[in-house]
Amino acid sequence: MPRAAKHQRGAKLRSAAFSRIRSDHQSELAEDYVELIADLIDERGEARGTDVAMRLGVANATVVKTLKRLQDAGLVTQEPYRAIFLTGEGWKMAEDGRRKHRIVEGFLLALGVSEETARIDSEGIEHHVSEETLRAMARFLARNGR
Amino acid sequence: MPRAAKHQRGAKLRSAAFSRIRSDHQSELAEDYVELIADLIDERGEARGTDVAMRLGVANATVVKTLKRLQDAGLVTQEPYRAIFLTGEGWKMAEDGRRKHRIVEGFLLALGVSEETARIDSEGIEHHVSEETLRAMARFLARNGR
DNA sequence: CAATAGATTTAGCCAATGCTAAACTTTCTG
DNA sequence: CAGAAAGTTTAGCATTGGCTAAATCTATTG
Ligand SMILES: [Mn+2]
Ligand SMILES: [Mn+2]
Ligand SMILES: [Mn+2]
Ligand SMILES: [Mn+2]
Repeated sequence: MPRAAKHQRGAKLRSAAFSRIRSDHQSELAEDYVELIADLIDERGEARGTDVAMRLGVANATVVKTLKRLQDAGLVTQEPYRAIFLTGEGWKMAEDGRRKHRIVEGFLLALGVSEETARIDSEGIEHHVSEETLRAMARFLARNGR
Repeated sequence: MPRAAKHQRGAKLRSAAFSRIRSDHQSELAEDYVELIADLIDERGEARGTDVAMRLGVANATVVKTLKRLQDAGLVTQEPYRAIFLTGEGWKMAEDGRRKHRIVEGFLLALGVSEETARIDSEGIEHHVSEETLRAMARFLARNGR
């Protein structure tokens, strides 16, 4: 039996976690964009590309390019030099992002970390928690949250 | 006062979380590679590119290219057609990754999620937890762990 | 010890996500 | 309402991290 085949089976199982990470990373940016656009619309009535760029801390040109992809993906609509709107699917993704974000951030606070850490860490963690873990966090939160 | 300047200050603060994510993502792949290489060396005496590729679930050629970057970054050493070695810095990063991974995975288990979910979710979460959150998880683990 | 099977690297492609500088459009103002 | 200021997009570049197919090296074995 060839050397490389020897451990193929065990490896196949283990690689599932890394596949998940790669897939999470693909949706991650889209989720943060739509959630941020939803926040801007709610807070200020409209979302401009510049505001998105400022809140994300990236260049304007980067946002323009990313929004084009999100438009192709059916998440946002926009016309040149105008504000950005979310499609139905975009709002759905934004709401789901907010839900996860709220649970993760509240959970971290209930666990005893500072507000700033909860805010920062939850921005990354939210994209890598399964529904099962979210349920466990919500359960903990119901018992120990404020 | 120009429109875009109006909210610049608030945005600056908020963008810190997204900067952290972008920086986390840059180190993420390197961390998983060195941790995996360390595991292979410990389990099997040596780490071959092929084994790394199989465990990650990516093509061989991808691993070759990434290892070149890790070599430039001073994390691994290798010669063509030979096994991969970690530098001192590589081992340090691997050990630190293992430490975080252990805490996060143990924590998820203590929180009540299944072994498979803990294994999969921790692979992504480990890269986005601050030291403060790790301490909080370790504290919880000390009280509620198995 | 030569042929071949297996392992590894190279070459060349692609998409995503970042940047700066230049061009263009919109908005404000005298 | 013309010119300037502000806002936005385009153009062009770089890096990362994927892939497949072809080339090359190593190891086995008859
Ligand atoms: Mn979010
Ligand atoms: Mn986020
Ligand atoms: Mn790890
Ligand atoms: Mn990982």
